[in-house]
Amino acid sequence: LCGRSSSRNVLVAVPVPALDLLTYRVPDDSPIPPAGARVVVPLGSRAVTGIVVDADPGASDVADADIKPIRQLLDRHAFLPPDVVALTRWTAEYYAAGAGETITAVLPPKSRGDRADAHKTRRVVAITASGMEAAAAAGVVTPKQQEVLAMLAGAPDGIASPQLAARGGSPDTIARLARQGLVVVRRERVDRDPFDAASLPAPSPGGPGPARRLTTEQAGAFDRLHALAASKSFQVALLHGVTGSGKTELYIRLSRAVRDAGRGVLMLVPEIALTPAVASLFRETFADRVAIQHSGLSDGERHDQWQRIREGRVEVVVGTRSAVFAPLDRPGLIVVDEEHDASYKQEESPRYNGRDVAIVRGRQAGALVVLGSATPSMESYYNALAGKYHRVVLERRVLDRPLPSVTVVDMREEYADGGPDVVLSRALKAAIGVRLDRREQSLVLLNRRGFATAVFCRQCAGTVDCPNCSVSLVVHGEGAARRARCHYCNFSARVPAACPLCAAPYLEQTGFGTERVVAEIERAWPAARVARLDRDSVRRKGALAGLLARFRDGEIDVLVGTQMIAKGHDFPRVTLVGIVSADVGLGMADFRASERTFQLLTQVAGRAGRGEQPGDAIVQTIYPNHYSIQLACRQDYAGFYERELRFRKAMRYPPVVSLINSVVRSRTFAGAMDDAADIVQRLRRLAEAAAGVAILGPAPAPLGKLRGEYRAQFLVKGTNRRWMREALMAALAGRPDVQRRTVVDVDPLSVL
DNA sequence: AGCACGCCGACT
DNA sequence: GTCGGCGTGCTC
Repeated sequence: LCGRSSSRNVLVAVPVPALDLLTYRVPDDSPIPPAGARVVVPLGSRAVTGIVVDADPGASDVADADIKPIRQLLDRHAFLPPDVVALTRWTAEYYAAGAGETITAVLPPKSRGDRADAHKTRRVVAITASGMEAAAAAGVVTPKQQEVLAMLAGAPDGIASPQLAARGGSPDTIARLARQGLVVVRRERVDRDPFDAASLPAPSPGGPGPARRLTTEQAGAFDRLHALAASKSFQVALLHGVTGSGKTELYIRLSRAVRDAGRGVLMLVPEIALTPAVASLFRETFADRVAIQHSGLSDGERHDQWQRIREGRVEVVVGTRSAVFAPLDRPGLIVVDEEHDASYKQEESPRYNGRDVAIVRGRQAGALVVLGSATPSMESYYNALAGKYHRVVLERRVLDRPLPSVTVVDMREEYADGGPDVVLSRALKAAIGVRLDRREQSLVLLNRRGFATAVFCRQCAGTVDCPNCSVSLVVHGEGAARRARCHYCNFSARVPAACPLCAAPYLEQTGFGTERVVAEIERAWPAARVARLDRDSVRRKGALAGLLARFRDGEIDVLVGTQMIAKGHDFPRVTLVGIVSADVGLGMADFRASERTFQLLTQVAGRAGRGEQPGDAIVQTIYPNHYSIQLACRQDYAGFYERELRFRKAMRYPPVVSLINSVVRSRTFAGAMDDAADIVQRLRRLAEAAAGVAILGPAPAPLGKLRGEYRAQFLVKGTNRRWMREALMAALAGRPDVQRRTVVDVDPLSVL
């Protein structure tokens, strides 16, 4: 106990971004709250609810006189389970994130504040009669306020405040409008059941039959995993199974065994859209003792589910990455399905990887962690070969269905014969035609949204660029509905008739996206039922589930989409997968470009032939000899891993070294570069004493300008991640002004 | 993130 | 003169 001050101070995490742990004093007449308890504390001029993270911290560097007393204790016992508090602290530290933003990511929304009705309402803003008048008149309110009024004028039922905020209606603007009586803010009950029947797809075609027999291979894998789970100690298993090999069935059986041993199960999936299907499979075994957790739930649903978990009323939690923090007692099994998927990485602070946090949680809980994938990440396979993870392999599809046969089409030949505007090769067209005749379904993948990727001037060779970001605008729609949009900041404008740079009227569209592919297919087969699945077409809530259901029910013949069509869904009537451009992504300078391409191609090709009929895949590319395309076509994972590891070793990239990427923002380009250079210089001084550390940069970030701000980046490479992180934090601590404008990404999935 | 403070241009 | 816009800085 020495070193511990037995003062009445505690460390509190408050849900305020950018704030670290704060020290508060417990009033003399109150008991010391345990870690995980909620407390109301003064913060500036307001009061917020925070979580006690350390009930007996060492001496603080804050002067006693500056430490304020806790205003109210909300819990006598931990509200957030202590192991989750510890996991939160690990996450904040490892990913160099603030305690404030990390606790915000972990807590259910609205668990702070008045408990009475907080989780059953949401704020909806609606325009008033005088607001309508102000919207119609000019100059009554500020431009920002006018904008918000215009939005609300078109929505008589009001708009929920998060949606309004997403469209530029800041809480401040709304508050000002409300004070003027131009809008009213009402609280609306939200009381929806996330297991709403409408959101559940038909039972998986794998067949819900209660007595599915395992194949010999599956049975062997199950026995190994079961033995690992039964050891009741921390273990990680990489379940490497080809697409369609029946991994989900193993997860369920394993879960049953773990439940029977009295412990809970965390089941992580990469996408919100996959949770209903997986949850309904688990419900066949676990009935109502299944909870779901993901950010697509309304605040009320999420909070109710969270409470059910915390109260011990569920045995299985199904959810996306944030579910790794679910308050489940004593998890005995944590499954990370499609562990290689980039969705596990949160691309905002805290920039954690749900898969890696899952492993830490497993270690903490003495649980079996199963990482499942047909195309494991380089990291996981590397760890498996190094003996850190058990490797369990499923090489055959259930019912011995063959993997699709893959044809590679060299698009350079197509361009030579058909001109540079060819979108669909002759082979792909013929194959789609055959499927339409046979009333079978086709999936067509193009990992690029929009109609045309750029607008190009034939006179000056300029492109129409975003005014806020260093990218060209993407054309969406055709004819009168044409708009030019930025995919990064959502800027949108009409497509100009003349070049904005040289005024010449010789603009032409170049490049193509999913919208153009749909148009080409509709033109070739006017009677075909074609639909598009990408972020634009499923923006509305429920649209994605609806579209997938229509495809599954056979109401769509050809589904064109981005990588969203590649994930998880099981469509037994698909016998053709077309990949329009396997090269999207390969041209990028990112060190993971080949890995991503290999995974996407393998994954999407595996969507074909999951039913009675065997499947075909057609891959269009201008690099038919590129190793990631060649090896994906042969479904040769081991070959790809070996080839890619040589590259990673030669270039010193993960998994051979660790990486931390830092991006410094500034209003000017020179400012960003100078500030980044200053941090790099401080870092180099620290690194002199350290072996095996390299600092690369600063350099303009690949997206040099984003949302009107310039960005410079630098990379730290090395084998001692802790040292790297601490040195970087020390360097940044010397320039607090720069630190506030710097995003630190530990274990980045992409350095773009 | 809020919420103060402080500075600036547009009006009673 | 003051009102309200918005940029800057701080929160144990």
